[in-house]
Amino acid sequence: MGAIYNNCRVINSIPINMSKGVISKDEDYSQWFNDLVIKSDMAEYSPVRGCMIIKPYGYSIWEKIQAVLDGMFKDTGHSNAYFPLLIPKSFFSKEASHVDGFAKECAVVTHYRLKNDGDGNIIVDEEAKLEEELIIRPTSETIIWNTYKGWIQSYRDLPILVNQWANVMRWEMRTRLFLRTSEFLWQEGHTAHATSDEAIAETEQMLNVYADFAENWMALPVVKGRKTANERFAGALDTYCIEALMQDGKALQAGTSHFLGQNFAKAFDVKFTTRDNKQDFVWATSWGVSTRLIGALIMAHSDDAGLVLPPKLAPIQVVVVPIYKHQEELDNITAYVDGLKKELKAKGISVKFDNRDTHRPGAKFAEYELKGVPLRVAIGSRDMTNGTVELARRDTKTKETVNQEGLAQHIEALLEEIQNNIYKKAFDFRAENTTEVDTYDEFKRMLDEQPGFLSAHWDGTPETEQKIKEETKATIRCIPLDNKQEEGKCILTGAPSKQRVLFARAY
RNA sequence: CGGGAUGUAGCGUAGCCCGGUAUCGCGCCACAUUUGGGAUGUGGAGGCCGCAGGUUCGAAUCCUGCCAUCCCGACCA
Repeated sequence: MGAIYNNCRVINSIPINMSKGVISKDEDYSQWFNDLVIKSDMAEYSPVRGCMIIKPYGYSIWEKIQAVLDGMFKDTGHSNAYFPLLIPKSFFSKEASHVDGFAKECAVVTHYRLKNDGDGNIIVDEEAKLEEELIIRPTSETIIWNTYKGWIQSYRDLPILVNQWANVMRWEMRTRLFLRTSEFLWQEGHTAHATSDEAIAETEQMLNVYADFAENWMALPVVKGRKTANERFAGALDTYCIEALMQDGKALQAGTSHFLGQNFAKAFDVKFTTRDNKQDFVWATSWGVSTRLIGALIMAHSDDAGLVLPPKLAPIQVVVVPIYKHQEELDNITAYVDGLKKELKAKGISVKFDNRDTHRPGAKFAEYELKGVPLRVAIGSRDMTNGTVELARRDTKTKETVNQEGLAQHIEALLEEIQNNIYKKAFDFRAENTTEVDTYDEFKRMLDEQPGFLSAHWDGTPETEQKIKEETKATIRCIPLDNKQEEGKCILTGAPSKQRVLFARAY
């Protein structure tokens, strides 16, 4: 008995928790994140500083994100268009705060030709200098508003509801895979409206779209809020955002929606004739999310064994691994799996049958765990005899043996359960790591001991916010939209405050 | 752009002080045995030792310059 018990223990305690080549997230969270991105085949470094190569597996997640969001944008009346990558330098000087925000991180095109210098070196042809330098877009407000000027004369031309899927470039000092790369992929919506109210409603609508997407597709709970003046987008009157909490207790801004007022309309002289025949400047919004969402997805859910992807965004939802010794066994299994695949596909579930004979089952198990495939089905001869399969969940790392009969329905239900479970786990984590604090000492202590969201009173001044940032590296992530009003005292200055705001150290 | 560090095979490394054409592991290729949690054995391939100079009979090793990358700050979706 003892020997058997022992044996069982050994089998049960085999640590399937760590993946080869991935450091534990408790040991070094940043390194864990980098390891995961590389080992799971999502992306790799490129020869260009700060720019990454998004590999097919990573890109397929982006494609899913794009497809869902694009549908949501269309459902709210938007259309896609495309504007140039290069923006004349002069456009940037038209909106003062906008240029201040981006000037320090722009890549500039100065020439349009290379030549051979005679020694076999390719050099810039100084004779091919551009009259006016071109900026590689860090965002497209300027070129779009320059264009809108030509599209808008009357209130009848409004609203304009346009989105663009594009790449942009911001020459960041320090970069990180998916979270902050020099070039990144995103979507930017740019809308034009006849009234302030309508523009604000649009800004809020798109914030809700983002929050809906984050929570229901990415399984990522987010706080909807507004940025303080310090953190506001360059050129915006009001910036709304969704903020998420990562597993290391740092906050990540997952999306923003800006009410731009008439700033860009004034900068680019975009006027229209109102219903009562008066001239007015157009009201604007812009909103965007980027490939950073993939970084959020990884950091919010994954573990030491690899990625944990929410089923709704997983490129492969179910992987089937055959276990066999002889060709007849594989043929037998394949015949069954072909039927299962058809059933699952009919339900809109993506399946991969990994029948490579170049890798052994254990290697495949590890690979798909690393890649975050939500469900794994393993089938061997034993199962074929018993009419069963082994079903393994990625989120809980549990396995069960189930009947082949009704398997497709079971899988469908399980995927939904996994989606919900991942969300709940993230939600509970955020709840445990969101704390109300009332003194500055407690504030600082929490940042060191249990980092997360800190809900605290603030006197509303940029100076206080700045000082707290300098002393603690924590910033005001947002003023939550559903904030309850209560009397309190600013944690730093003791000045009266009417509501709490959300602080955290952030990415 | 300030502070620190590092560049050796696809990846991770040893060698560097004390000069003599490079170590080990993973991965890769072939064959065999294997296949219910990352297989084993045998054999094999792979290197402008970041780049350019210098010292020396001889440089991965010493000297000079350059380039690149990473980490910590300031900046940031």
